[in-house]
Amino acid sequence: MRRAAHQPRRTIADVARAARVHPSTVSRALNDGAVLRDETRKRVVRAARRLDYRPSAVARSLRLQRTLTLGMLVPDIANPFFPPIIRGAEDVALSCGYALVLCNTEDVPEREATYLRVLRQRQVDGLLIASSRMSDAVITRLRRERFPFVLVNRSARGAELTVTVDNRRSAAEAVGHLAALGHRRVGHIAGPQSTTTGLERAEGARLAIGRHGLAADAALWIEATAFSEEEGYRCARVLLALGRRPTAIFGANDLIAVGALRAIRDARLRVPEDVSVVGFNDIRQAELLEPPLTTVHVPQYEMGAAAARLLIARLGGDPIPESHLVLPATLAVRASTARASSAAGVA
Amino acid sequence: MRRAAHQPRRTIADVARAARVHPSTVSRALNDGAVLRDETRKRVVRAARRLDYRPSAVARSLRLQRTLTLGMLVPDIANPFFPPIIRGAEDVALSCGYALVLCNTEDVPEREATYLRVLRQRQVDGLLIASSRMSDAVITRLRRERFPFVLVNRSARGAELTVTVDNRRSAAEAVGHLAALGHRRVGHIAGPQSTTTGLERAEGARLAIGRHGLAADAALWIEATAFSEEEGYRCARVLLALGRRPTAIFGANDLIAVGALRAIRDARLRVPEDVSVVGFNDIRQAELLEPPLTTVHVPQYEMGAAAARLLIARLGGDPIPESHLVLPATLAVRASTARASSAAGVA
DNA sequence: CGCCGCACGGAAATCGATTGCACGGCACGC
DNA sequence: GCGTGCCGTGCAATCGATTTCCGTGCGGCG
Repeated sequence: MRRAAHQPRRTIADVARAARVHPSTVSRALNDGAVLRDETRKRVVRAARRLDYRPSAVARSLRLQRTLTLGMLVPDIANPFFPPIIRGAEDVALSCGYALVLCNTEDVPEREATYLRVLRQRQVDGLLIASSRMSDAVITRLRRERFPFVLVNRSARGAELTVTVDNRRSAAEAVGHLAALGHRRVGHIAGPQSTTTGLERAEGARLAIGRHGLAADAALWIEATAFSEEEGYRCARVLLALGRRPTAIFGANDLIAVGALRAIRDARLRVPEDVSVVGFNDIRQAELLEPPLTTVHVPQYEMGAAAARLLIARLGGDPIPESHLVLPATLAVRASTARASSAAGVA
Repeated sequence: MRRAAHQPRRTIADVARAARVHPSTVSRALNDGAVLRDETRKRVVRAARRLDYRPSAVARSLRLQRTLTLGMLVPDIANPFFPPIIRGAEDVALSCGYALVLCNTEDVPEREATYLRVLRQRQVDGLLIASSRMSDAVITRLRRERFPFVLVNRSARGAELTVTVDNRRSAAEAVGHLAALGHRRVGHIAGPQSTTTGLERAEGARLAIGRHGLAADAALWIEATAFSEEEGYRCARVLLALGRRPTAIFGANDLIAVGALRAIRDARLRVPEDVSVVGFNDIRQAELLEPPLTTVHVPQYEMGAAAARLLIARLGGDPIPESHLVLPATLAVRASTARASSAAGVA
């Protein structure tokens, strides 16, 4: 069946005909710096422009065995943490001549698998993986098949190339900040412990709790099933309902912290007077919340950009050694944290 | 130069060899329902599975002259209005076997042009355009070349396929809501009048102002240079600095409204007691603001999904007639609007 | 018993670009 | 004056799949 041609696409043969040369000459004139009479090249270039010739990326991909396309797996584009990361990756990709195919995995294994299949079938040259839950098995398989990929904001046993922040350290710093403000009972709404970020931040928090001699009450630790506002809200309500409620809450990410903020407000308590709140990631909205959220600033854009750069370098062929980039993250202290009032902390 | 093969990709020839048939037979067995002995098909399928054969989408695209890929142009993925639209489009695309290439144009003409070139070079089958500023000239050109595309949340003279909401009507409804609450001086922070959404919403607002006999003071109308929070903040400050300031502000979108919210707070005024605020779009965060924002609810996910469906139908070959889908948008009344206090309105 | 048609599957063209190889011509050196 | 080498370009193979066109063999029907 003949498909309706929306546009009478020009092929290299058309240009060749117009310039009265062989197709191969057209290719050479337009691509490499092969030896070519200047006049010939000029003629070809003119013909190409006149015909509005755009070489077919598909045909070229087939021949060159590379598509100049990167795949990017993200759990959820609607989570404000990711757009800046994506933008960073996109900008770098574009400037290097790569296109980016974005995929929302929703952290659902089947969707991940589907997308992985689709992307590899489409022969993307490499993968940026920000999907936090993707199992180590999948990662290991990619590794085994020597498929180029970079992990963003997560790590995994099998990964050679990662771009992250020091979650442990920053989480400890966040809790340390609360301790310095005099808080003794600090609640932690941990992220899913199936994710490296959730895990590491919880470890950091625990570490700091020990180091500063804070209350080690197990009831102060609760694991969210997702990095979402809803979960933050739910978990915060549990913490607030405790006989001796925490005077501060450290959420594993900003969305969780925002949920906590709402829960606190709904409990007719004030932030930060009654309960201080700290988040993680510093999404754009964090600063604009009421009150502005104290949180760990993560250089999101730079993270995406760095990951893309790393991946593209890897694709360049230079055998990159293991490379685990750890970007600096620093605590941004805002108005959602304050000195612990002695009145708080009792039921 | 031979590139390092990350994976020993299986080709149709490998499968053919393994199944002891001709490559064409493999293709038939795996694709169409051509007449094939059941036993042969079984043998091929088994061989394919055993070899983990995945047909090259690149080769197939070349032959079929279609890539099963859609391009999507969005001004800014970090604007929370767009992610749900993208998700809608992505879900539909995926379920129809299409991939989606996402591009942030930043509403910058050069970037749009660049992406347009890249996308067409890559032979995407069609385009979803949510980039609000793209000039009519570009649109017309696409139309002339019969390149399939659908406009999302915007219109243009040359466009056959669009998915929008009735901006005029909804804007009028928003202002009508304020009038019903007794507001006489309603300020409008209009979006860029170079965009159809900005234009239509301003028209709707003006219409309602006339219809309800509200103050037609030109000073109450101000045009933002972008649909951003910063611009909303800046413009709101101008409005609040007026001798007789408005008792209500209608922002052309939620980000502008959020900026206004901040400006009002910074001016030591209260929302909604001193100034009511209405937005447009109902981004997810609108409901969670303090106070929750009254705004026009736009079915974002459905908008993206509908656009993708429309585009894919168009690609299906059925000659779709002009089709301008207008999705229903309704005012979501929340706590950022209240009756006008008689005290307000004077300097 | 012979012919027709159909089911099956192989051969080869095709999609559009890249690239190693070869060839014609010209310049230069011996 | 002829061989050598290089420059510029054409030729043809190639990438991996799809699809049209045939050839073969078998069965049914007249």
